[in-house]
Amino acid sequence: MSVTHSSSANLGADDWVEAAFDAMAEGGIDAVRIEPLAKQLGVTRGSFYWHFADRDRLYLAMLRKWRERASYMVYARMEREAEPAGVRLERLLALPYASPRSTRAAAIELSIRLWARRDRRAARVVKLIDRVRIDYFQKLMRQHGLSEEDSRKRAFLFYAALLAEAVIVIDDREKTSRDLQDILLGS
Amino acid sequence: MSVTHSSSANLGADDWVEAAFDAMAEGGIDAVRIEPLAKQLGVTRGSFYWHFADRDRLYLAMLRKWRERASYMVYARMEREAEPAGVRLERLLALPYASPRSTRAAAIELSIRLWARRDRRAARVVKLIDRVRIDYFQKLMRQHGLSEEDSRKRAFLFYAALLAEAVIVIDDREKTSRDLQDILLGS
DNA sequence: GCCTCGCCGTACACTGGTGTATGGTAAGTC
DNA sequence: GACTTACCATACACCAGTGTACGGCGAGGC
Repeated sequence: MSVTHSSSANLGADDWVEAAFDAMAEGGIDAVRIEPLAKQLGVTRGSFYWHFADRDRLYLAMLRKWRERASYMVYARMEREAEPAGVRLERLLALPYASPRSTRAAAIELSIRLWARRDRRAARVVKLIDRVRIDYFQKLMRQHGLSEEDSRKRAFLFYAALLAEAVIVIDDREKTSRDLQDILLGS
Repeated sequence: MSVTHSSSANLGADDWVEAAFDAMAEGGIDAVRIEPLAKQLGVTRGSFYWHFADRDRLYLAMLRKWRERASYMVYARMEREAEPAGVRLERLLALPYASPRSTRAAAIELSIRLWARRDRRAARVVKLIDRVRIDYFQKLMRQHGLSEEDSRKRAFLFYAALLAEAVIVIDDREKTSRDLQDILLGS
């Protein structure tokens, strides 16, 4: 795990990947263009072609990082066994998708899924992550006291609600979040 | 309402818009480029610049058409009062998002929402359509026998499930669809 | 104190897209 | 049958981005 040090004079490959995600959050995978990225990073493309063979390699690095991060976030939450499953589920529904950082993550989710429609490598990773996440939600439901059957049924819906919160533009986000808790977590 | 006649020798503006949606379904709004569209339509860009002032006008035409179509599909279903609300809701959950045509529609949904993140005009239309659809689902829930409160709560979740079915890659689509019916439409 | 090596800048050729100006053409109009 | 009109082709200047070849330069190893 190489640490990104933005204060350093020289850039690492991770800095390019992170800037690439920023660009992706705004315009999708096609907005990940080398020259604009270089301009934003304050360097020329010479730096890029040192770290990457071509643009496609940057794409692959993004995909790999997204997969690692998505998996990591799930497993990290599973490890931290302090709080009960119900609280975690509630926090997952309530917390995110309002802060600018979460907004960025939501846009990346959208972009990758759109990209996955024409890139099989991306499609493969998306499918994997979807399964990992749904399995995790299901496990939480199970720990929360629901039956095996109910957990399986609600896990997908729970995931759907998370994605929808990020996508659908609504007025009263707080209220919607409470409504979702009522239905998905109430007995 | 001008009728598109693809067999005609000359193209209309609608032909360009429809081709633009095809391109958008694959690569987002940035994939809507005039020259590739012209190539696919078998003409040169001369035709485009006859029908549209510039690329942005094509964007606006797409947005307008999407809004009309999305509204129309809702209102058309509301008019056809033959089948009960429960059946309609079930069909909405089960039917779509498997056929190639629905796959295209799903990709357009994604693309427009990603586009709406940087274009205020698109954001405005998306917000409008979201409200129209959720209101419609809520009305169906109400007709189906649910209370005003429950209808409101479940309408968003119902919409979320529809979008998620189009986005999340799963194996057993049939089973998921039945599960959703159980939770969302069951008493 | 040279020399390698990691990192970046520069310059070039190339591709693909935009917008515009202008010309051509077939079908209707009177 | 001249004349308009709707539609499309052609040619031009322009711009943004890609990839590549090569040159420069500072920091450490020895």
